[in-house]
Amino acid sequence: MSTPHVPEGYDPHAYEPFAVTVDLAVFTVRDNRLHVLLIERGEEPYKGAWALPGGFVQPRESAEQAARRELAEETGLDPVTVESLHLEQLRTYSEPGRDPRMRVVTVAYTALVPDLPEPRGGSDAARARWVAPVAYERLAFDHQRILADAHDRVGAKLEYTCIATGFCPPEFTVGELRQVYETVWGVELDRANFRRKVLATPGFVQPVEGPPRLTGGRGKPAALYRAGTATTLHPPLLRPEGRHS
Amino acid sequence: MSTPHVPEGYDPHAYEPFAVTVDLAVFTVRDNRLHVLLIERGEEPYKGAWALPGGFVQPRESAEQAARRELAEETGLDPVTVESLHLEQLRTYSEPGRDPRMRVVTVAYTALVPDLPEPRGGSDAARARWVAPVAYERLAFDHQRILADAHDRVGAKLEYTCIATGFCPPEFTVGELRQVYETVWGVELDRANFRRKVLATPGFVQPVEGPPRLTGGRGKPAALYRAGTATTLHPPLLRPEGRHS
DNA sequence: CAAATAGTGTCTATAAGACATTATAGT
DNA sequence: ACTATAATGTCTTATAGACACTATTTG
Repeated sequence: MSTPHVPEGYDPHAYEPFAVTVDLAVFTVRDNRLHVLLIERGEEPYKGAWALPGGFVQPRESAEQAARRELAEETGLDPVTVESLHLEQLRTYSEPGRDPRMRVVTVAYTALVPDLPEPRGGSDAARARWVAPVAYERLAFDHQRILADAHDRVGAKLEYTCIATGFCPPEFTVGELRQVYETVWGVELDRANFRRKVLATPGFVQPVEGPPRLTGGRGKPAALYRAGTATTLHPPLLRPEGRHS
Repeated sequence: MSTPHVPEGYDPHAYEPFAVTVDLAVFTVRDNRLHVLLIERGEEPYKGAWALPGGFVQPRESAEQAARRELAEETGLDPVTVESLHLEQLRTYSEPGRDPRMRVVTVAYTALVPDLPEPRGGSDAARARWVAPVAYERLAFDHQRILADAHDRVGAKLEYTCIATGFCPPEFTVGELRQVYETVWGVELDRANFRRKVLATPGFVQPVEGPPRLTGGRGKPAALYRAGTATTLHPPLLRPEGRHS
């Protein structure tokens, strides 16, 4: 239960307090590589090290509200966009000693964002940057672990949900959607089979109405689609390595 | 980050403190129905109401350690068994006001247990009982929601992991394993196809060595199996309703 | 005997993997 | 012309659904 074992005469202020924070693993796809938003710490501990954006949960807000607030502050995205973003609770990290100063329990969230508004450093964040995974090195606290867990979760969720469209702009091509999968999974997918699968899944994507606009760099221009209304994939779109039977 | 925005001269005790608790949704299968372990609250608020077992995270333990400790206390299972149990972090519930007394953030865990040792009420838990889901009514706090989320999660995890064996005793029949799926999902599965799928998935189950012992109530005795070493199912074992394409 | 469950086998439907072919753009 | 990508189509393979059939127990 939520509040069992409350000793008689329990005084909330008498206990060693827990601080509750949120941390965010904000992913985007850039140049066919997965990037994550990191900020440079301006204070000890880990001063000068890179860390996931985040902050304290305020007394009157939920952890998710705190995560959206911090996301807006750190990225400079407008609040309306942040409200509609796909924000998923990853898990909570509570090991004693994960913060050297005091007991801090953090609720980690994962967010997927499409384009790349270069982050404007938040009020107190010294610097904010999109960093490619190869540079995931020596993050502050246990953020290395959180980031690895977040990456795993995103990869797994691509298999049985429609979150991949969260990486794409409002209108996108099947090729762009395929590159999301290829980038996150680190594999190459068959263009034809991927296309068949996506279009055969009702509600995954829907063609942009009106004359089928085409766009593209080199090669034949591709038709544009929008994210559909479905949230899960049935049957799932499994990673190639997944099938080993 | 975990501790950003620390005001100058921050004093941990000066803030309104957060309490951090764990709550457990402990499931078992009994009489072909899913049951969950509930305890009756002995104190206000919600005195006399049923609630999920749980308790405070102590200053020097992680949330998972707290969950295992509480699980051992509430169920009377021996510590060795509790250590090896499948314990999965469900999610964290942090809405302000979910506890009327103070700000309580709870980390919810899901556990699957095989047999049914009638719970001996813990030291402070007034009463503990296995309750069938039809009786999931009016739980204390937001435990109704936590329980619903836990049920959903278990059902989803049956599709692509091997956790179903967590509901079974050390040695079990394919029929017992199938009944786990049928009970959690609330559907009937084809016996033959289920058997084929389970045995074709490497590492899901392994036959008990030695002479193929058989057991069973009425009907032909069934061969015994143990849980295998695999943790995930590739390809997954999807719910019948899942396929609607 | 009937009823119930275990276990095997078979046919079919569906979905995915492999891969060929055509179309349309840029260089 | 050459290359890159889009889009379509086809063949094969793998897996799941449906279901018949036998085997072995209890009542």
